[in-house]
Amino acid sequence: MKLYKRKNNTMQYDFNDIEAKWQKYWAENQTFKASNNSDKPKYYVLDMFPYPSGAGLHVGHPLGYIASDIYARYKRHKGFNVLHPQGYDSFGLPAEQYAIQTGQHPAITTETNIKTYRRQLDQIGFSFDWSREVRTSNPEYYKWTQWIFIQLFESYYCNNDNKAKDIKELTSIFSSEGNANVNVACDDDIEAFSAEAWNSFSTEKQQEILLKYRLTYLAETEVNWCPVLGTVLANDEIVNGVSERGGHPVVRKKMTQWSMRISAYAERLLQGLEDVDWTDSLKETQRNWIGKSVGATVSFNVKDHDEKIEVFTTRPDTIFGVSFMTLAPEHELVSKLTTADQKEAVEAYIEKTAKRSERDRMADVKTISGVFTGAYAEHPFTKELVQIWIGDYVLASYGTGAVMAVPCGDQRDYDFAKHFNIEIPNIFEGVDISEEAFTGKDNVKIANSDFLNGMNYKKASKRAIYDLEQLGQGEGKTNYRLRDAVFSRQRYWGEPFPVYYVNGMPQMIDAQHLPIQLPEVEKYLPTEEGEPPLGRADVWAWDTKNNKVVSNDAIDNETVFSLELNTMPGWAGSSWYFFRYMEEAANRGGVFASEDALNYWENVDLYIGGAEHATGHLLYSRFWVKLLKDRGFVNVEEPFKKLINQGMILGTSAFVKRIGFRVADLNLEILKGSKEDKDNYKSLQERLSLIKEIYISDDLIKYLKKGYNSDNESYGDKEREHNEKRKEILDNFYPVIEYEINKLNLKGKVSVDTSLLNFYKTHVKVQYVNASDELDIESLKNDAEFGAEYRDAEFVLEDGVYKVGRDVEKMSKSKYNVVSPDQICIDYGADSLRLYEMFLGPLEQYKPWNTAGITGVHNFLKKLWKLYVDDNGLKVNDAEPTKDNLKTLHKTIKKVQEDIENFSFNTSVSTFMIAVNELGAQKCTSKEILEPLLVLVSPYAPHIAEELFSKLGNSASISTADFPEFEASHLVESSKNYPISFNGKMRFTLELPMDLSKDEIEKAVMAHEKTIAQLEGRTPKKVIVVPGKIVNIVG
RNA sequence: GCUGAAGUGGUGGAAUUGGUAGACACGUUGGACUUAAAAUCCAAUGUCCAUUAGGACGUACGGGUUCAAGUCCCGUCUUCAGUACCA
Repeated sequence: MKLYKRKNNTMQYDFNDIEAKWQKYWAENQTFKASNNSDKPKYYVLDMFPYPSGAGLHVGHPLGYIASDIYARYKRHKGFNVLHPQGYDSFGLPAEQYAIQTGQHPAITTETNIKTYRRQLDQIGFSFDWSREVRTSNPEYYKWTQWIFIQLFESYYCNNDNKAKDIKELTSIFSSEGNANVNVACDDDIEAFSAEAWNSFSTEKQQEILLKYRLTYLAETEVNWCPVLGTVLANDEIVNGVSERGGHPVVRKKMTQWSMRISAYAERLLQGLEDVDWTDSLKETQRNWIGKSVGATVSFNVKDHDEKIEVFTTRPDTIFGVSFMTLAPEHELVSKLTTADQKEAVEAYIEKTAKRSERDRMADVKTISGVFTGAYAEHPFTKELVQIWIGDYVLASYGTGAVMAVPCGDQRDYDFAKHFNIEIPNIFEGVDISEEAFTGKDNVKIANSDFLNGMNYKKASKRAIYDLEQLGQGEGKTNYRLRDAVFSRQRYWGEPFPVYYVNGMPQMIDAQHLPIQLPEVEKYLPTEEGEPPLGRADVWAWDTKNNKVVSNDAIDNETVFSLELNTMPGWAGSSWYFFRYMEEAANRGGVFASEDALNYWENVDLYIGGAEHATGHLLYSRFWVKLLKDRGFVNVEEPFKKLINQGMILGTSAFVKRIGFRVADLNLEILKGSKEDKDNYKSLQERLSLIKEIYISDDLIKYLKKGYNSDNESYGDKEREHNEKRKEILDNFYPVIEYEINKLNLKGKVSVDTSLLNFYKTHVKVQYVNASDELDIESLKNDAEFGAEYRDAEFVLEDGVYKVGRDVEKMSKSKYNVVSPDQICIDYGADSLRLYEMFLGPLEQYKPWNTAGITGVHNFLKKLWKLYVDDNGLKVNDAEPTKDNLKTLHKTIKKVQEDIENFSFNTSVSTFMIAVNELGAQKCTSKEILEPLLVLVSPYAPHIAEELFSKLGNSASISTADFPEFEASHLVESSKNYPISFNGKMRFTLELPMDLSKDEIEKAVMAHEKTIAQLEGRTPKKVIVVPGKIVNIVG
């Protein structure tokens, strides 16, 4: 029976009620709806939109959203028209995998998941303009993704003007002058044709040629095929040779696929990085990914063959150092050049390397291998013959798949030459190459190189290229590592291509007939013939007469044709969504965003999201924006002006440690026995170690891991204590083991050797562990999912509690360390969650989630509340603020403003705490102070700020209030508490008026009794006085 | 290997241009209030020595510059992230 029931006092800080009230108010009043017409300056704050997964939000997700929300709210207070939208990247693999397992349509699971996300986002109080929500899986949205795809198809890239243009311009050039003089981005295998030839080609032939020029094209390419996922993956979707999602193996496979000619934009993507305000590390990652290298192509004639070997080199200055050539084993000339003598060896080598996966090749860089082909190439200048080798250190996928080996200047060539005893000519003046290659290019002169002798790198390179050009055997060239991006996915849950096929040639469906909607299929798996899931659709053909999707039965290849079976990758919809938000939902029908909207919002001013998108989303978006700009649809060159990567919040996993014991006596005998005996022993041991679960509290484990020998010299009190504790613990569970052994009737045959204890770690759900790492054993045993495993277990406690082991890992369902924001919002409120996530530390940093400190920020909010309200109601009045009140307020204004502008949100929270502590101590009740304080707090803790703001008599939302103006005059001090140092060590402080001159300060300090005591009669050599800062006495 | 970031109490972290290292908070300890608990409030809390006064040490490690270094310079170590035979 409760003796005392707390009075339901409206003067309490009842955060649940307050937060629900204001969330409702914001929604009903559309408080955060952005306008496309405003006199205010615009500001666009964007979060990377989430993929709505089935697991819902965990506390790591909102970190970036809270930061961007604080910034958006701050900008509103500062008089900006703020666009702060949110939406869902709702196409993707997990929903489809779930569909495969359950048969549930991905659209349904996605819808359910979005509902959960929305509820969770709403309860945190974000100031999103939900009226502009987008979902990439919505046909009204992907209509425009398809439309952009068509624009890419209808474009080529002109290298002269450095921009994409309408493909029609190219065809008109072809029909008037052929392709001899065009300087455009295209495939490598282009054949020259004249205008007459072009005009005489069949339509199919023309289309086939044009595919080699279009910015999205269909081509047979070597792709990364993931058999488990049943789809191809882009380079950025592969991490360490396995798929990013799921970690499945990936193999190389030739397939006809849509590709994006992003390589055409390599230089502009690189240059554009100069104009954006991103972190250096992110820019560096993109630069590496683009991988620009400047050099030359050189073509080597082959002895007794018409073939030439093309190589790319960044060091044309070292051309006289070439002593052999190496081709990738996959190089197309290998089979043609190999002599009969070497045929067997070469084929064996190719077979061997083909077996090695890409991953093995990457992992094993040390082993040098290769085979001589028997063929010779001719040096372009000396005409000397050099051997042609093949070796797997040369990659088929980079450059031309062949290198001119300069062993004196390249370590790999050097190692190869040493290994196979190939000559290593030295072409560097005064450099010793007996131990290793000289890979630098600065401060060295070229020698033994005919006309290049005595030149430095820069000069020699230029000259070598010039002479190669004279010979017609080379030219200057810039190479990029950036590959064209594969755009087809063999999946169901993605955007369908607006493409049908006539005589094997892809045709675009006219934009007016979009969207081409995803068809229904009975299963979400590939077909038996290995076609993508869309191959299962019955209604998936294009009727060119009626311009609609019709049944496959109608395909006659006259007017009805088959549609593309692949779908677009996850990054298609996310590459342009930031433009869609610019347009109000009501006006989105006829355009992806109207010209007015695009011109008004321009680009994203602040973008916050995870660093894992550095080479995927952030590169592809930039590419599409440049294309849209070139084709005149948008006016910006870069989508994201400023970008911040928030760090990840990691989970603190909890482990219980189980003891396993080995059977010692049996061990020795059995190990001498037959294989069968050994197997029996093994299974017996496994059984034994499982007969009884014994879990040891974490701090006790150290006693079990080691015992001390009392005969040892170093044996002392510490060791004795350790051993006693050890015995105590062992005694605790030893009888249990004995009992189990008895039960198995093994007594006498086995004994348990405690020196052979093993410990097994098992994750337990973090919700059963409190802040002091103590496990709630009862709840664990009653867990619906895993309780049974622990029901009969023994728990060895210390001081009455079981302590778990802890480890910081990525938050994930499989590690049972996921913490949902829901419970925190219920227990402490959204404002506490928001403040706490910011209080954890700098935004960019990775940090483990630990709720231990949340009471700190929650107490702060309660203190804040009490500053305005006590048991008798509102206590704020019109009292004249004191000097101290004003000082506290204005130093807070200054600091908070600086912090927000520097994205240093953690320090603002401390600043608020200090302000509230000070104002509390000052017993401040002045509205003149307390009202502006609420505006400062409101971006961080908007609900409590709204509630108190309305209590102060305001009828409008606090989000419409102006940010308080900082006035420096309130911070002017009349005196300073000077730290007085002796030889740099602070000994005492001394309060002195601010307006004293240097000399007066020195005089005052030297006269002070503590100074005299410190000096003990010595005369100082020097006295440093920095007015307003410090005094240092030397000597 | 290369590139980038970081290393500060028991913990998260603060320290703006070199100028009182450890703000703010958590935790811990002690106290007040209470029959009791919760809540709240107050005090102490880098380490070591000292009864006190006070002193020594202290920002990964070793040097250096300076009146003064967590901050600048040189070298080393460790951790994390990215990248990897890129010719």
